[in-house]
Amino acid sequence: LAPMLDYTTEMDRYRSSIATFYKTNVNMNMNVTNFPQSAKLAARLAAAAPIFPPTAARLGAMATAPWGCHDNMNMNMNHPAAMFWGRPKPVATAPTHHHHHPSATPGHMTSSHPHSSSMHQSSGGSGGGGTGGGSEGGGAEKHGHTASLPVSQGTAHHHPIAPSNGNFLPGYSGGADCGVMNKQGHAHPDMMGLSEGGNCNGGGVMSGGFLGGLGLPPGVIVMAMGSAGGGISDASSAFQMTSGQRALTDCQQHTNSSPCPSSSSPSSSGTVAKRKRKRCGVCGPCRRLINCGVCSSCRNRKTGHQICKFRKCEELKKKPGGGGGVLERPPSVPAGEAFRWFF
DNA sequence: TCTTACGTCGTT
DNA sequence: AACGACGTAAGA
Repeated sequence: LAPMLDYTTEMDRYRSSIATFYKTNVNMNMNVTNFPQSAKLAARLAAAAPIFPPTAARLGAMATAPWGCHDNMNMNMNHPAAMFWGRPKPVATAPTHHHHHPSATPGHMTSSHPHSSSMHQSSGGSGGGGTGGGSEGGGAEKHGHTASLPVSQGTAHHHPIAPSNGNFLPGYSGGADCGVMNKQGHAHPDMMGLSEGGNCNGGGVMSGGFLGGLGLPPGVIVMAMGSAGGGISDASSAFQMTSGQRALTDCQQHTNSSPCPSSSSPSSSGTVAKRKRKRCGVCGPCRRLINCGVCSSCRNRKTGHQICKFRKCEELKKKPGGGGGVLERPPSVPAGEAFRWFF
């Protein structure tokens, strides 16, 4: 029962965080339509996320906005999306809320005060703990409006998680330059790309199968980072979230060698009808959610009929016969790994 | 019926 | 090898 209670608490925190983000970001020119695919993503999320239905649409919006190069450049360092990365700082306090307690009087700093922890953190980072309001301006606000984020680690400047969580493929993570924006002015090619490198292991537990299908952003999944126990207990739910997605993932382990009966098995071994191979669903490109909009495939979509280069499955890039069938994809992910919220 | 995207082939 | 175009399988 205790874990359940913890879970509920966690969920409340997340909801608050999301609400905060939504208020502070979605309201400020974040337009889903700027990111065509986001709408679809949002729809998918809404349809496929039984866990947090109310947040699905928001997630969809978030999936797009955070990486837009326009009005969010300043936020990138303190990315709203980082909310879903790494350990969730159990601080659901909106920055504006802090202003309700401009003076960090000892009374407010009591341990029982819901905001006490955040106050400690923000003040710790900027030094001026006494003048809560002032320090906020220089600290939290300067680095973004998501004070509810892991501002915790003392240094609010670099989220320990954001850069290292592997959401940006190493090869493409060219920093914050917007040179890779597409015509619409967004879509860093790597946005939404979930690196398989790094410690984060991409999708964590889920990275393997169902995520790969890409119906759901591999990462959209999950949560309970840090608290392995909770994550495990929710594994089934997370599965639910994505199980309804593409069946592709069902066969991911058989991409090359033994085709999935449902999708690509030739009727008989004799008449090996050439079937289209399917995406493995687990490689970096497969786990990428959106088209870059700038590669030749994206630009040439009308006639090229090719998937975005950044999303082209690594397995499919190989020659069908080659490779000896050695699975390059990571083995099934350790079941005990904590889930993560991320995109 | 429409969209997505794999497979193939010709060109650069 | 990369690219572009096309046919078409597969799924929505």
